Amino acid sequence: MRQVAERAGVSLKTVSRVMNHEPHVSPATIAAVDSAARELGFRVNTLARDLRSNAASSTVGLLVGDLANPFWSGVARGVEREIAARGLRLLSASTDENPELEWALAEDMLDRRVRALLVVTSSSNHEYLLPELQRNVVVTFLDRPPGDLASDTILIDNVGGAREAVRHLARHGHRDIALLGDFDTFYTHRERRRGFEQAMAELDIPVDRDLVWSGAGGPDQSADIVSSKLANAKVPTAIFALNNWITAGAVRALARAPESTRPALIGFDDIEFGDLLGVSVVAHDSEEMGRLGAAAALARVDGDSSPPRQDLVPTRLIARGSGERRA
Amino acid sequence: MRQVAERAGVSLKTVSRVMNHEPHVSPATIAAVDSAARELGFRVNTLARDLRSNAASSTVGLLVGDLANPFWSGVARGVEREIAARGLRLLSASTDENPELEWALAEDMLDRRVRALLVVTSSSNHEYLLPELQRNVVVTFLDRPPGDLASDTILIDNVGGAREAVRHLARHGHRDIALLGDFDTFYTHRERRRGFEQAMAELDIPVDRDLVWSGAGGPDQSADIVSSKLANAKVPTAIFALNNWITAGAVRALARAPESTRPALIGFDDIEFGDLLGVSVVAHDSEEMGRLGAAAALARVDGDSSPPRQDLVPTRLIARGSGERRA
DNA sequence: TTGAAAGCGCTAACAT
DNA sequence: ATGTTAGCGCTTTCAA
Repeated sequence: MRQVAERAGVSLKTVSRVMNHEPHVSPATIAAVDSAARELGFRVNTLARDLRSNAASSTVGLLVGDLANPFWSGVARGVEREIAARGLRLLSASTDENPELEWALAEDMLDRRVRALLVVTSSSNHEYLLPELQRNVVVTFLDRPPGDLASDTILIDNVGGAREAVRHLARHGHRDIALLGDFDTFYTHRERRRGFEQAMAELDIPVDRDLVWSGAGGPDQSADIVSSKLANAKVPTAIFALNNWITAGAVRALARAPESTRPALIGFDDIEFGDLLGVSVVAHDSEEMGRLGAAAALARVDGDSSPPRQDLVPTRLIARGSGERRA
Repeated sequence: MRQVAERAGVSLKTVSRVMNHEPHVSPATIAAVDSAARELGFRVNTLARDLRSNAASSTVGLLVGDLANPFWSGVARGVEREIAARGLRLLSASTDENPELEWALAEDMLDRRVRALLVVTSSSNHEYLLPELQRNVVVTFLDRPPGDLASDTILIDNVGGAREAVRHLARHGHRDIALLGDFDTFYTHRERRRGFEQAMAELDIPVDRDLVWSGAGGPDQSADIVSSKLANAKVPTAIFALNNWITAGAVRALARAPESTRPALIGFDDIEFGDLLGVSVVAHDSEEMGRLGAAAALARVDGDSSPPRQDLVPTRLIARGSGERRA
């Protein structure tokens, strides 16, 4: 910039003004500075700019389990969309669902002075964030609440979505509804199960312990469980699968079962080719989660100091056939 | 940092040494500085550090069409993996396949002094990069070559993958093979078509113009084309679909066709639930593309000044049934 | 082993 | 409309 100033015969500050399109610069000066800049191939240094003006970088940090997972990359895209208009860029990293890595990455992002940090946490310990929060560093949690501190959080409407699924099945005559899930390690899983139980209670259907199928950690386990349960005495007329992987396994197992004995199926999370496969699901928009999270965070950056909020991303039931079979 | 120095009763530089784990600092001093830092909740400022030490930030930029697309988010993940070990973070943005937005975002990333810029370009004009390249700014192209300049490029083995698909079909007795694609606007599309034609020539099968089906811009158009063509006189015994969206549409259309007249199908790009749907594909690893791109870029950062290279991400044919039907 | 001075590239605050 | 001065938080260089 110093070189541009010399070449254009003006002061450093004037070049700065031109680069930032500040008012009160004569057109002639602008032209002179611009051409000098072009000749020298000048490029502002955002690092220096951010350091001087804000002592904060013009980036927003995002920590997810795995950026390659379409759900999380959807969230990333939503964040990107929301922050782009303010000239902020997305700095993202994958935690591998590892609490220690998450911690290290969060520290790194804070060192980088991100304007806001959005976290899909895999940890139950966020003490290290307390000093930062005291200094009004903006931290927003996505998909899972921090548990041990109060901070803005954006969650899927897990309970509501699960209730809707069960009520939908009940409307189609089902009472013997199996809950197909993993073990209750994850927050979202527990919530969806809670929604299932609430809906069953509202419908006055006692939850049959034999129809609570656990241990479906992935598509393969899920398929195995469904196949073996269908060979049993107690066969449900409908299955509610707690996430996309589990649903995929169930679909595979059901495809092998004879049409006549095939239970109805509704899955939480949409799955690709769900329309093609005729799978009814409780869907939700991952980009919406990113957008809401970023919007909440930017509001805090702008000085919003209301009490921490919890926003819900709505779900919507998509009927595609598998959930509308009658009992 | 100044405050830490005062509190620990040492100089600024000593604090800096401790923070960077530089040698030649007495254990006592380290302890004093560390505790002072902890008490004050001190956190290094990576912006300032990068500004002073490198005049370059410790980030790598990535520009893709849409981060929400699983293929691109896979690439992002691969880049992330490759750069993480060096303390570099990923700064990413979506271009919406819009050349002007791509340009603006590239400039922005260069302003941010990314250590390397990885680009999936949608543009045919990269003149604006020339001055940067002259200054040894590292720019690497992914998935599509820049066309108008020489720079490292990582491509899928489009030609090889398409040839493998056609040969696989021929081995199963097929000669009437339809090419199902969009119009030849995209590089990858043209290359895959080239591979198809090469293989057909090698097999001494003349390409039948009536079996070159264009205009499949998305799943719906693809499904429509397949449905209408199957109702025609000239029905192929096999279909080669040029990308995942097109394959998805074809799968949907074929599912509606009577089993007996259903052509074999191989698609380029893997699709989710491909195993479930029994769809044979030419697969490739998006993360591998990101890793290779980042590795090439980092080698340049380290001073590699050999001529620009072009690396290929290998493809592999996954047989799942649809591509193994006999003619 | 430690420190003092200078400066990375830019902008805020106050001139003029 | 333009310029001067100071300094963001850190590291480099040189000295002790």
